[in-house]
Amino acid sequence: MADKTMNPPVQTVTADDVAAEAGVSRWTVNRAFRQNASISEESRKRVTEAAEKLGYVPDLAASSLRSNNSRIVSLLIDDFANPHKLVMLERLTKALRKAGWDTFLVNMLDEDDAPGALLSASQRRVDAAVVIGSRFNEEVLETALGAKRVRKLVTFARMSRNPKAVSICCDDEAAMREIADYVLKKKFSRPMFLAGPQSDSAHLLRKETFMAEWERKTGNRPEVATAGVYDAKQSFVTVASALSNRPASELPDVIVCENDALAIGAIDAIKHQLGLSIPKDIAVTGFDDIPAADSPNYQLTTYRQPMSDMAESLVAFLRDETDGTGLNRFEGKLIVRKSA
Amino acid sequence: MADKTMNPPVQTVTADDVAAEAGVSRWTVNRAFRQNASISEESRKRVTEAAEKLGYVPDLAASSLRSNNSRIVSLLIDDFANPHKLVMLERLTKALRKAGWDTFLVNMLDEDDAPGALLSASQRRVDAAVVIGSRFNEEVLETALGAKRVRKLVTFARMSRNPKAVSICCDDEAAMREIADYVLKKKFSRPMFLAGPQSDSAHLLRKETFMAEWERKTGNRPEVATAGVYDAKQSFVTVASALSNRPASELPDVIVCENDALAIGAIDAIKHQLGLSIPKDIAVTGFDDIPAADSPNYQLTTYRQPMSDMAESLVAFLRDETDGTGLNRFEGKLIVRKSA
DNA sequence: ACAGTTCTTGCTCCCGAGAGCAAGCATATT
DNA sequence: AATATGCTTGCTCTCGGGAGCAAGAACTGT
Repeated sequence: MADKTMNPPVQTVTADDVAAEAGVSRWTVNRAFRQNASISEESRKRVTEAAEKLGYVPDLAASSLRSNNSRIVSLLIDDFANPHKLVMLERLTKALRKAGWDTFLVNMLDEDDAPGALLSASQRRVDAAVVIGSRFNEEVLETALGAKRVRKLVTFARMSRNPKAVSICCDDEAAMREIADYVLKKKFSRPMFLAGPQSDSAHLLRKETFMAEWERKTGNRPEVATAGVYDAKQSFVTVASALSNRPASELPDVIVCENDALAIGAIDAIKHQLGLSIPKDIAVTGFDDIPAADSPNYQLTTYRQPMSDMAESLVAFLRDETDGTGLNRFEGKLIVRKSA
Repeated sequence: MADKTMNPPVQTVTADDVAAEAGVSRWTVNRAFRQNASISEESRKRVTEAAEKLGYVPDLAASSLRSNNSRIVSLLIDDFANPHKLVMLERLTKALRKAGWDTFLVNMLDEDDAPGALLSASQRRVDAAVVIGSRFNEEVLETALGAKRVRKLVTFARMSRNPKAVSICCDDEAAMREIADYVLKKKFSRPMFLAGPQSDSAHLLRKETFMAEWERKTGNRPEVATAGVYDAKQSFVTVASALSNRPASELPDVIVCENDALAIGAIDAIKHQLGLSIPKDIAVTGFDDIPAADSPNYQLTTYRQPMSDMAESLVAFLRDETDGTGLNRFEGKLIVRKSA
């Protein structure tokens, strides 16, 4: 029995072994495992069989060293409180794996170590760094680009104004206008916008769009409340303290939330803290369509982004099938449930 | 402006450049970036400054090629519906990064491609494959071990009977007994156990423990319901169909769930489908203490595993500071809320 | 049958670091 | 002063596969 305290011996089957077994040269073996390599069907078959027999697989670390191409993507996340992240991780890892990329998950929650996390990405020569965060500011993006070995920088499900980054996201402005129109159509008249952390200018987009659209159509500027984190608990506190002790006549009749995590906390606060009912007293809308949005407890009217299409676009961008322009105009879908 | 459709030029600063700048040999430069390397303080300082000036960082792909040690861990997940996974990912990536490991996130949801996913891990020579799944069966584990380049196999937050795998988890039996005792102490007498997928024998542990403990103390064997997936929606359906149209006298007075994801669905079903109240008509317990368990909507009595300690143990195991025995006896904590 | 073309195959050199040895040098010992 | 000891430093060879070239094999057309 191997002693677990030592690094167990690792497979030493190398292309040379397979070459000997198959009676060809090492380079033919390598070629058999490469797409578009110049090799005859017969050789490939011989090599494949020998490889199978010996249990050989090419070493990707060695490959990426010479070919300068790691087939690794780093996903940078700074927010683990939002269940929507799990959905994105699932879609992205699936699409990437299918296309032959492996995925690093990089935790950027610890703000102090953001440079360290980026550094490690850079040391691995990842083909792309994909930011799936909420609080990332343009400064962090600059740092990421400063890591010279990161070839492509992508912000996923989020718009960046950085000209060097490619944004893959839905058209937030169109989406928010659709929500505003829906709320108007349902005859709500006293909306409150519940925003997330305001640290990043790019993230003000949803808020500003809603505010502008509402003002354009009604002449009034909605009230705004701000939660410091994209987190249901934080949102609960924010909404509870904003609306407690307020006469019913001054309460909003709908709360438009920047995303579902905030909306869920808002619903909890309205129901359990204020003792009001949804949507009769106060309606709520979200953004993302997380799994809990469909729960009978929440029945959240929200906006669903075309996650799988977006993941496919990332793959296309990695494959250089697109230069990345126009990937920030995906069209999502308003999901109407009972909350508004 | 670089054309984004081409792989942008990548940093070419190598140890040789730094060596020239600092006036030392390449090997001294490499040593400056290695722990425990034989190098004088002065040399290290000179090298560090030169490296900073040129923007040099060591290439980990090259390093792992020769040193046979990747500093990469693969996390294998086959269940993205459970928010608890997000918590684990956060803890694990944080602890691993701090200790110098990067983390692959491998999506094993697609059962057909499990071998493919494992293969990729093997091609990267990961230092360990960490299984954080629910439906992984012993067969998958064997395949993982068959990938000869995977050095260590760990099942995290879950017990495996495979002698070659190391399990880092809390003492499920003790935990389940504690829950059983609590339920008994609260004078519940007609429990139902809500189990997840039964495909994996190792996962029957929680159920069997509860059943055995209850039978030992009361002489009765509780009713069991089974959800095919660890998913609130699935659980909702299971509970709704199991308890609808049942006379009140035959309803359970408490549902003990294998985890929180199931418990949340059970609560939704009890409240919204059966129109009963919690805990008065039916109480509910969970396992994991996911964020939503603390929501005012659920107020779930559950069991919290010492996630951070467990993550630290994984690091210790990777560092060969422990051989992995005894890491399957972590002690968690019963979190009492209003649901039971 | 022969020159020209295309496809396969093998080869040399290379990617960027690390293991391990030997030489260089400073300090400690007698 | 002479030898022993230990720390630094540089060097050769190596990890496992890839780029790109050149030689050989196979096929084409006349």
